[in-house]
Amino acid sequence: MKPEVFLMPAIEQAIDQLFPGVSVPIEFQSTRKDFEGDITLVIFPMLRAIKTNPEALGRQLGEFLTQQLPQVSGFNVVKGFLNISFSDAFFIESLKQMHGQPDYGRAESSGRALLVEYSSPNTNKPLHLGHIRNNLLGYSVSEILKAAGHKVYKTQIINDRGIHICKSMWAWREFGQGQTPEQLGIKGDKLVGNYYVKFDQVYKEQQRELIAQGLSKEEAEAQAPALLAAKAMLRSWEAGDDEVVALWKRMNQWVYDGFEATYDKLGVDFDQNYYESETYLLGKQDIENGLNQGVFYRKEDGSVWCDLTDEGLDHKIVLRSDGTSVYMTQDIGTAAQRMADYPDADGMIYTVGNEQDYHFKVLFLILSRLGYSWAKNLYHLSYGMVDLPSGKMKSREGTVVDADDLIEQMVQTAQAITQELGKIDDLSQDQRASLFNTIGLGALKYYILKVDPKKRILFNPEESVDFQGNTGPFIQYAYARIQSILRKSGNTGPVEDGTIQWQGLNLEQRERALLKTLMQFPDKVTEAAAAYSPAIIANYTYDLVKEFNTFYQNVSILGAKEAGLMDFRLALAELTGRVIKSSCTLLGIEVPDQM
RNA sequence: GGCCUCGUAGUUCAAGGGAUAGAAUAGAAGUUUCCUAAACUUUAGAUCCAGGUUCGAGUCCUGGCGAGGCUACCA
Repeated sequence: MKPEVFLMPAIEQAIDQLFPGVSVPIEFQSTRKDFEGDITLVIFPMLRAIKTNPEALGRQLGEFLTQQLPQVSGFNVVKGFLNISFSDAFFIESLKQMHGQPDYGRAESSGRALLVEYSSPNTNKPLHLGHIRNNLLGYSVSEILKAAGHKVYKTQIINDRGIHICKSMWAWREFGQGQTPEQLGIKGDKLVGNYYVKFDQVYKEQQRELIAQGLSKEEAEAQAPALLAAKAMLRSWEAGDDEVVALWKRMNQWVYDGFEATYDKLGVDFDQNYYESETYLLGKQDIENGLNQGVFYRKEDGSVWCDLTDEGLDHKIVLRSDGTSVYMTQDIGTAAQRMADYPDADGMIYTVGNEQDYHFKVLFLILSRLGYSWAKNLYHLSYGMVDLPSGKMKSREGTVVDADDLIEQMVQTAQAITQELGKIDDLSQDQRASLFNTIGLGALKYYILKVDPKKRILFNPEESVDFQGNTGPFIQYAYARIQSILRKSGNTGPVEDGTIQWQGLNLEQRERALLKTLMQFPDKVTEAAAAYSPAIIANYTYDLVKEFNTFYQNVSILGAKEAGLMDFRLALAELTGRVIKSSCTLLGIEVPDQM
């Protein structure tokens, strides 16, 4: 049981006895390391309601709690802080309770369902480092929301139509000599990406020629034959031209196969895919309805706008003068479509980079004005860019870090470092390959998820593979050591409740510290779900592992002499392992039994 | 120009308005008869600047400075 649960009413009771009729804010925080105590009540905020000396009030409350509550073993007051200590019996009882819950840290069902959108790639190029951050965040937040009790549907919208894919299509048809990914032995998304680059090279070359002939930069950009050809292709596609549509389907399928392989490797998945080619016409009815409701207005040229100046924003176009959709139109329609497809869901999380902050602000506002009840439950999970030491990634300049290459590099580094340590010589080839994969990906995922989503990350591919300190492998290693303890104890499964001697033990500081950290886990899950932030789970997990390491290094587990103590410590270690595994699951990180 | 985000040890990250701003790395010094030393223990080092609100500010407000993003009848 959380200490707040029994402290809260007792404090209220004490205040009521000492100062009848007065209600005060009750604020807890965990006790800082250098002070004695397990939880701290902050007295300062109470002084607004009660004019008194904070130290005196602290002492009065401390004495009351020590007398009334068996769980409270003592207290001390430092300035306006009441540090409360708990009894060993309380900690032992807490371990017993946590240990008895197989799903410790997972909340009861909330009855709510949510949609989480992430990834949403374009089909003209392979996934890169930016997508990795997006995918890891979206997947992890989905897992965290599930643990907080919600039902989650993971979706992505695949941007499979438009000028970008036509550029790749045109370039492949011109220069590809009909060669397929199979014939070339490369992934389909790579092949299509290569022809996107090829297009750009040809396009640039043509611009140079036109400029040499005396055209302006703007004219050259608009008139280069490659661009005209790609635009013509887009028109043919929209007209349903059989040949173009067939080529589009064929090349998109290559890309989907490539994406699937990358998603598999990353360990992410989706419950449903949406395709822009099927949704890009949605939203027009909403615009019509909005016009009738007065949410939008029509300009003289026929274009439709939304006036957001009363919200401190500007006017936003939602329909062009020729009646065609813009991005916003599609997003309005797609949101409504998805909520209709999942009637049990009442909200949606969009995992999209922060360069679209403004877009989503506007989108949510418009949806709310259109009267959708779920519009208040929309959240833009906005994340910062991933920068390289060399600067920003630019796909056209070839400075992107390819997702597959990066994963491969991480796994190879994991292999090199692990083999050097030589602890896994008794594993089979397959087991080793799987282990290198687990460690390499664990390093990558943790490195990215431990950072607050909204902050930008400076990603140095060479230095990122660090297996020491605040890293994924550090956490995985701690888990592996715990499994080793359980194996050596002859007890590979959960420690049986019946064998544990729960009474009459004197706990060491390190055991109490570890238990306190373990008790925080359910709160951290709730907190992370409310903030949509895997970083909270990552940093908690790291704290837990550090706490375990000091415990492990300084307290004998298998060699414990006192009656029942070994079983108690085994149960503590086993629970720690379980919580580490649960947290890692929330982050999408696997933990190995041995490494 | 307008709007939005971010500025914390050399570096990468923490800190629900609360105590002496935590870690990790890199640097210096230690610990393997013992459950995995990818560990542990010591040590040194930081809130961009100037005001304000508060009993109390890295956190909130105002103004600078610096970095990035948005500001398309592109998606």
